[in-house]
Amino acid sequence: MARTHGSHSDITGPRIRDAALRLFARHGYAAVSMRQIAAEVGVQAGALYNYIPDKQSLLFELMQGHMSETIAACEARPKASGALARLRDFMGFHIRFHLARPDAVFIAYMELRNLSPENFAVIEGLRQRYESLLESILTEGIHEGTLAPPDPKLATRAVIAMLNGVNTWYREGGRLTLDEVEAIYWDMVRRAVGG
Amino acid sequence: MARTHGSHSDITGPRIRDAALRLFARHGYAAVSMRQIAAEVGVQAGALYNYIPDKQSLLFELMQGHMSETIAACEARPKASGALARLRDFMGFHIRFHLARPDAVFIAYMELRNLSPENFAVIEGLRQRYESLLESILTEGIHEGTLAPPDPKLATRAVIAMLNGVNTWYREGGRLTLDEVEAIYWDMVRRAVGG
DNA sequence: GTCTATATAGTGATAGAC
DNA sequence: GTCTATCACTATATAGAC
Repeated sequence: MARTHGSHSDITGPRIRDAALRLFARHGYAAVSMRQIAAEVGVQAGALYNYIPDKQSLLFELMQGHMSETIAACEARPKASGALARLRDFMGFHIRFHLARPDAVFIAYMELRNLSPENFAVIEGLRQRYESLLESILTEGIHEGTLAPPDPKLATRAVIAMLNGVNTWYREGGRLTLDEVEAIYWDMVRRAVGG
Repeated sequence: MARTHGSHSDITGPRIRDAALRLFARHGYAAVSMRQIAAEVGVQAGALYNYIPDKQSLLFELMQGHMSETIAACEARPKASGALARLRDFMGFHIRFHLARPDAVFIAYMELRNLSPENFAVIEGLRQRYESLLESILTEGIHEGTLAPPDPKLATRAVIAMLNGVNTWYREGGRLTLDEVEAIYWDMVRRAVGG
């Protein structure tokens, strides 16, 4: 844990980000000090500044990295044929991808107000880009005649809000398996926006 | 704004809570100092402690007050006959009540982790009590045969998550009136959990 | 690349005058 | 009931030794 003077670690950078991710998620960006992050990594606070220019940049890079990975992973999936199947796939992707990264998801939603205005604009743009991936499935479904949401924009927001909720309560070993949760949500979503 | 020595205000207590509510919502509990709150009210920081024992109690009382008011207002409504009508009424109540208090709603969701363990337990209990008001509508609907959610517990969480989302994007004067938003969400919810 | 030490500023909370 | 002044800490960030 603690590190002696002059000892070198080649992976200090990633370890700083990991520690910050965990601590920011648990206590909040404003409540976490650079000293706490340094202590988790096993260095002194001053050493952090060899890897990051300041605390704000650390938060921004965590959020930007998460949003970019989310978009990239979503776009890298094989594309099913038909909007209904693509909607089903999107739901499964969203639930599982987000459940696997609870800290990053939590930060991306909770710490928006702690971003500088310029950084906020970047993250907000990425969030909208991700939402548009779902919205385009819904509009394709309308054209196909397989989906009929009352309003594609609001349905997009409603579905994402529903799915995000899963992260706040789902725990492995609970009443329902993840497959069951997914099936139940798919049932509700299909009925809500189906044709 | 600034107040001269010895000047007395009979409503300093409520003004402290108003200022704290606004500042906590905008910048986050941990990022707001007692001096900032005092400056908003127009007193010095020391004067705050005539009204609150400490900063944590201030946060707790804001959240407890909001949750209690929400539950009381929800229970005070006239009870429509039939689960379908009661579900429709609940949705309208939730959307409008929450849109009218964006700061309190924001704090109630974002600052849970800044509560002491004992305070957290109280707020979490109130949150569950509010959710149970919706869940009992769904289970009543199942017995009536008018509603058929795939799972009442998950449907409760899904509907509340959907509705809470409205607070994050709805702005008066936007593309849709509040009546239209309500109608669209009602359409989706009725299809998702209807019989 | 990490250390120690420090500059500069701010924190929550309290004491005692008025 | 509010003020001023203060205590004891803590904060981010930087400088310079090694």
